[in-house]
Amino acid sequence: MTYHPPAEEIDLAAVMATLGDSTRLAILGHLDRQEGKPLMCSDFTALASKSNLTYHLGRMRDSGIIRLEKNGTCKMITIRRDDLDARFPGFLDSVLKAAENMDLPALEDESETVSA
Amino acid sequence: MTYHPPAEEIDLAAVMATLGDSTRLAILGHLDRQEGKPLMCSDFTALASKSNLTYHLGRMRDSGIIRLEKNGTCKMITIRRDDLDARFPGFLDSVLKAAENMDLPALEDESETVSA
DNA sequence: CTTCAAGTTCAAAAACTTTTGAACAATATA
DNA sequence: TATATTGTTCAAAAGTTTTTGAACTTGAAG
Repeated sequence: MTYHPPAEEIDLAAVMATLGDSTRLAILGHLDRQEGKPLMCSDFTALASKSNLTYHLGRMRDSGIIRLEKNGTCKMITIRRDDLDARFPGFLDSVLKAAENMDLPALEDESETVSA
Repeated sequence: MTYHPPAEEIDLAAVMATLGDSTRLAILGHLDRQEGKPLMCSDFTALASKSNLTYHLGRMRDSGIIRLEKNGTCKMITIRRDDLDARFPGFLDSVLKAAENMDLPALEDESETVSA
């Protein structure tokens, strides 16, 4: 679980097997909506436990959907848009568009994290 | 396994979970390439056993990817193109395009079935 | 009616995926 | 250095999907 496949090795069956899971599709949708912001694992704790997120994000990395980069004690998560668009033109956009109109496990907007 | 979901109920996570399997992606690719010809279950026996094909085709029907219609002792299989295109614009085409350039379990062209 | 070809059913086995939690490692900051 | 925060690992348990084969149904055609 520590390997980012090069763009040309990203496999469509593997990508779809990975996204055929509502937790992972929810993660993808949230990453898309927060585009630009460097998200990290703990932004997704509403969806699953920490160790389960390590697992799901690991699968998304293995299949080439996201990039995970170490940044201090956190990990930055980004969608591999350019690679996915180059390899499967139209695929990611159609998935993100459909995922918008979809009932998914909800996720808070992180901007309100105020401590008392 | 006897129900075709109406177009508006086709679910993207379910469709991707179904296509995240190389046997089913191979079936889809072959259906696409033979467009027009009424294909049947036994055109796919190179990919899996009869009872296993019943299972895979059942999943493809359940998730709304194909239509299965009884025709005598056979079953006609067609891709639900219009429904998929209406619901997830661009999705099916991007998948079919990517599936073209993909190593998949091979399948004979059925035109040479000559008996001695 | 018999027989064939096409497909289904069922239950069990095999294979895989997901979830869990407790213990651990690594970095940041007081 | 101590401590909090972030994330990882591991192994077991739970859950789900896929494969198998033998027995069955259905319709077509002799």
